[in-house]
Amino acid sequence: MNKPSTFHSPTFSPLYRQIRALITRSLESGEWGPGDIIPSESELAIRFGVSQGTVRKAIDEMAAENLLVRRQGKGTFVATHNDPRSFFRFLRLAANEGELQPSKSVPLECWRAKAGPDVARTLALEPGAPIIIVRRLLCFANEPVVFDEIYLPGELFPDLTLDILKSGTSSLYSLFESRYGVRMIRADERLRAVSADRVSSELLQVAEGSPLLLVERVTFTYADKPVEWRRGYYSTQNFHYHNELG
Amino acid sequence: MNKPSTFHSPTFSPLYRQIRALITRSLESGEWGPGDIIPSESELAIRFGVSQGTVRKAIDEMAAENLLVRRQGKGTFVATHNDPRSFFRFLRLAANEGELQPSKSVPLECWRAKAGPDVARTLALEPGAPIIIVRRLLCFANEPVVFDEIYLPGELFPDLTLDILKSGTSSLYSLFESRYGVRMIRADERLRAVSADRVSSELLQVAEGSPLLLVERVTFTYADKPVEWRRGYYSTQNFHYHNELG
DNA sequence: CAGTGGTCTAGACCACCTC
DNA sequence: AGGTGGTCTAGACCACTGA
Repeated sequence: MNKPSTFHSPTFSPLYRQIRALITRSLESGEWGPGDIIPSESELAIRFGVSQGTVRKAIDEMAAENLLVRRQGKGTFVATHNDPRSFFRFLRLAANEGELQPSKSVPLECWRAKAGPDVARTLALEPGAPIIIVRRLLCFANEPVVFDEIYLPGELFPDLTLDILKSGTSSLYSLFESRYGVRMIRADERLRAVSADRVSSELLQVAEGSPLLLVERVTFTYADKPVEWRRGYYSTQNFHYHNELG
Repeated sequence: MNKPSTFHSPTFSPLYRQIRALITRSLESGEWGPGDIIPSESELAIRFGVSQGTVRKAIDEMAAENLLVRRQGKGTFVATHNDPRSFFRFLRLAANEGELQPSKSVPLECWRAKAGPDVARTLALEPGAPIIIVRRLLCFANEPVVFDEIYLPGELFPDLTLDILKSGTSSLYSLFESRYGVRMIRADERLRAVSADRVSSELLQVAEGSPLLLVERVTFTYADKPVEWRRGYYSTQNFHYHNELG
């Protein structure tokens, strides 16, 4: 383990960040999969030849970014989208009145296409590369609330079909993670207000031209690689997008 | 300083949280004002009778929540809205293309009224309590982008007038902080898409009925006390609301 | 009971800023 | 040179979990 030297170095990074990079590498390589327990802090300290406190600080950072989950008395685990507690990590939706009812994801279409310039740029693909387009509806209490159009790199999801989407019991990201080993780490969203076109208005059962919240999302996996582009049309009569500013 | 006992206690909190509470109290009481430097970690450790590491952990948490700002080699400072770096902490606005131009806040109206039931509930006031209503426009590159209607508890801003708002050189929160000692700590936002009414459409120079992003914000000061209710109408033709999901 | 993460301490040294 | 925050260590003990 390289200890920081007394000389100034433009690539200087503290020891705990080097440890963090090593742990991240083991996550990327699949040595520890989603939901798995990782070795204890003291084991990692021995393995990396540093003190437990240094390992601890690395894990602290990764837990703060939702890459790992600590559970006192049990151990440290790789974060997973299978955990129902993380369902709303990427869905900032709330009901105007009362609690949010359980949701149902209704896949509508799933087909393969070639990337146009926009999709190619957003997903860092060559123009013309194979992509998958998915359309689905999110319902709460049997009321349609979100219409999603999702663009995925074809290579990462080789056999994805509508039937597979329909058979998925939980969230999309949970399916992507367990079936294709693609883990969504963070996302960037851009929100705008738009008028409902014909398709959206019919699916969401609102008048054509009525205002919808458009949420454009780019989702990244490890190493900031974009792996999903999504346009969500939110009907915000009875629901809203909730955001906390710290 | 109460050290945690070996007995189980429902009110148990670790030492560094007690230290954090003490530091917070000094912030609330005004012992250290916005922008001030606070005593060094070792000084605080002596003052509170704990080790430097414990003070450090307390400050770590508060820095993560933007209550304090650390600057290596200089010291630890009380966060302030005067700092231009924190201008976008509560304004998640970005241009669709290119960088965001410098903004201009244009106060339009400012009058006093009595709290209706909605405002009273949101700001935790008695119905009929004195409030202040402010309307203002936010422009970027001389283009109107956001129309805000702001409700404030009258008691906290005794002499606030339109002229004072107009004379404010920087952000509203900066004015509130330096003139009235009211520091905005965190906020809750609810976003919806709505149709532009006559007033909004004229001010934002869009067609009546065109879609606008409605951002409802409740802002809190220390001890989770609500001190601002704001409805912002965002024109999202050339701009968008940007959010990062971790 | 043993093993895990969580807290607290004391001390050393590094990186950065100011005088 | 002297102060600040930032990193790293080693060791002790506490709180929680599960066998």
